Amino acid sequence: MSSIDNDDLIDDSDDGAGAPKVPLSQRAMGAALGARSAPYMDGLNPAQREAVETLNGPVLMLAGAGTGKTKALTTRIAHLLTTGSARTNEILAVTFTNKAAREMKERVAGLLGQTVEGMPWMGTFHSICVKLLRRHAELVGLKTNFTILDTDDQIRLMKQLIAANNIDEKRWPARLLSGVIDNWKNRAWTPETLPSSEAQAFNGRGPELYTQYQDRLKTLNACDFGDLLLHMVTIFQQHDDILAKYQSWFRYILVDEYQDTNVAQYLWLRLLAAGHKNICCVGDDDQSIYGWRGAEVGNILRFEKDFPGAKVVRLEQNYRSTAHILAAASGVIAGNADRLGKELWTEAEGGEKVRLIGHWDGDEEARWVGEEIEAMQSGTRGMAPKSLDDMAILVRASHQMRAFEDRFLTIGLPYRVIGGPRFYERLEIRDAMAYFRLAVSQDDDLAFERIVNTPRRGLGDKAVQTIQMLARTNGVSLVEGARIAVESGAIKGKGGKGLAELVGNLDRWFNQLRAEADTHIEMAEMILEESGYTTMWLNDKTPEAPGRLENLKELVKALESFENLQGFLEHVSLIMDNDTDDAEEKVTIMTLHGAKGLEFPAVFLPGWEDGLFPSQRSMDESGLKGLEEERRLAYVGITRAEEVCTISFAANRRVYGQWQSQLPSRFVDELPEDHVEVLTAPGLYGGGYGGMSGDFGGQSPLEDKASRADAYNSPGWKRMQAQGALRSKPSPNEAKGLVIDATAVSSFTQGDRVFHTKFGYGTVMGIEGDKLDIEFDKAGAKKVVSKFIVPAAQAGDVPF
DNA sequence: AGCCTCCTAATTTTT
DNA sequence: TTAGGAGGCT
Repeated sequence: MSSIDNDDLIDDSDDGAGAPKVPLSQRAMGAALGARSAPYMDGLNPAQREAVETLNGPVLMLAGAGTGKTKALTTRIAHLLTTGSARTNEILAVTFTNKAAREMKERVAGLLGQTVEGMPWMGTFHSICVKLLRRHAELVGLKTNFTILDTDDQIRLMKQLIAANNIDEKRWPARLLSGVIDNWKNRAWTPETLPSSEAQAFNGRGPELYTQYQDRLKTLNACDFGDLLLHMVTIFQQHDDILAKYQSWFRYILVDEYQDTNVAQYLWLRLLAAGHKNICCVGDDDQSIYGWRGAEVGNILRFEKDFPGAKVVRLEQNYRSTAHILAAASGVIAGNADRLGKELWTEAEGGEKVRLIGHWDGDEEARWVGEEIEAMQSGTRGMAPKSLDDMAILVRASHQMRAFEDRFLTIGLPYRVIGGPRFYERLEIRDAMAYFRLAVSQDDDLAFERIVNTPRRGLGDKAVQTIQMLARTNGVSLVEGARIAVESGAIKGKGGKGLAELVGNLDRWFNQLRAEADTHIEMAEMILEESGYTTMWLNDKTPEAPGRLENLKELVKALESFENLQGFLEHVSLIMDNDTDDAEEKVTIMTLHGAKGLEFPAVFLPGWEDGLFPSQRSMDESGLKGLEEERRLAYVGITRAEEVCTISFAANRRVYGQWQSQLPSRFVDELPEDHVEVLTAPGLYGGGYGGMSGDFGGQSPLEDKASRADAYNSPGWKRMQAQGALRSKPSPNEAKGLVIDATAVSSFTQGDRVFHTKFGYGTVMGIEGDKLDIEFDKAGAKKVVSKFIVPAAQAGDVPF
């Protein structure tokens, strides 16, 4: 059972792609000596080149934000292949996200000028582990066709366990248990190796529940995400022969985002690399923001100790942001101890300072950001007009998005929210998937429980309990239990009829699927139809129903790229993509976490207030470590910006319905003064609001002046005012000559045909000062400053 | 079985 | 404030 032949490793049925017909290495061997001049090396800076060319031995590539780490990583792979150091299927390249893996594949292909079909071991930790685990499943008590549970299934299982153990779910919720167990798995602790220090977890019941949970998974022939890694680590640790085989097979190992690895992933990598130690880890300790999920910054900090003699290459030249933005980011991150230390620099000159602005409350902040975005879009800010696609609002917590959504809805500014529930996490998708899972395997008890009464079949708690009892006493699956219930007439009336129909359907689907697996798309549609699931949503009058039906259609469409249902189900649990690339230009709203790895010309960072960012909870729970992670989050946020970075905070914010006065974030204080421009909001520094307290009436966020005064007396606030006071009264934009001279206003009149570089041709509908209301032929109605408008005739337009 | 009302908790979420 | 879950009522 532990014999693996190499064909096994070359095979890549999971990816639908076999080993390349002609290994790249053979083709390219001759290029080894000439690698220095290989075209794919063009444009690498010395550090990148070093990271690419140091093929053997451990390498730590410390790649700061925007320093071209993907370029270095992919070029390194191209180099490995071209020099004949490894064949495509001998390189293990691990990422965290499918997106990153895809991008890497594409770019390697691009570098080599051909598609790289044969890189079966380039993928996420999880997808690679699934592949491995399917080969060795029996070693951890699973069958090779085990299913992968998602979080929802996990929680439902835990709920059952908690109830079975007579634990008060109110005081000890399933989510908590799930978190505890996840944590243990992240640290590679099995029920057997769980240290005694954890004995008190979950009211002292944690360890036993962990054991029960794992047993339950085994009987279900299932595992959760954490198990994928954990099982492989266990297998590697207990079976030297298997480990040895993979150690020699994977001749080179590359790891992306190494700072985000948890203990299990770290052990997995260390085991695999122990032989040749040809491991190249890429990461940035300053961008470690997933500690709460088990990531250990320590892994990257310790690399040189783990791999003595490791070559450390620092990528510090930044190709993304202006010098001011980099300096601001550096200034903030300097507050962290225990860094490996990097200093980003750029050849780029000029650029705006990071802009800082305070607001009265969250609504005003949203209003201001909206106006600012419109100004940038039309070019009013004195820069070239920007597309909405080039702007992003990055928030600490998703509830902050709402204020912006509300505001943008009001002013009709198109936006796109990234995050939220993923496609495969939606209720209707999970339900449909449960039907598919049952059609493939009737042993899937969790799937059965999920859909047994969806749509309603008159099967309530009591009926389900009967089925469960029958299944347990006969030692069979729930579907079998249901069959017994039907045959014995244990469930009567409407429910009995409904159950009989369901069982009959399941059998029919199962048989038909076996007979004609290739008609899986029609089958899927049929299953949803015959089960009554589609009808259920058709009859549903709630506003979500049409969207859900739409999603179901999407799901069926997604089947097209798979050969059968089985294959689809195997992959889908690992693919949580939902890239919706709509054509319309939109502002992006997302969390800071979600923005890692992305970049935007203009970035807004609102809500920089102590308690919100850095988050109070983070600091309460993890103390200094938590604060440092928040600071790295700030660093990530600032370094997303290419040209303009705007940080803002509000003096008052509604928190859980209660108005609270907020202090500017301590990170505001940490921004280096020389690289920050304080924008004076008219309402705050001009004293506008101060004299109008009465106007707030009952609406006033703060009723008494004393507490408001407190808000203005915080260290951060004082510092703000001090900075503001250093500036002479004219607004910063005026000082820079960016304000448009109103006297220069145009000679346009209503009805004129005009041209705008971004929006194209249009007709002037109205005039307000220096702003023109223009109805653009393509872009619709826009307010644009006349400075950016030329008469259409000059641009060669043919008037109608 | 399904609706309604009360209670409680409330970050971040690559797979 | 609000959303989701649990428990009670019809």
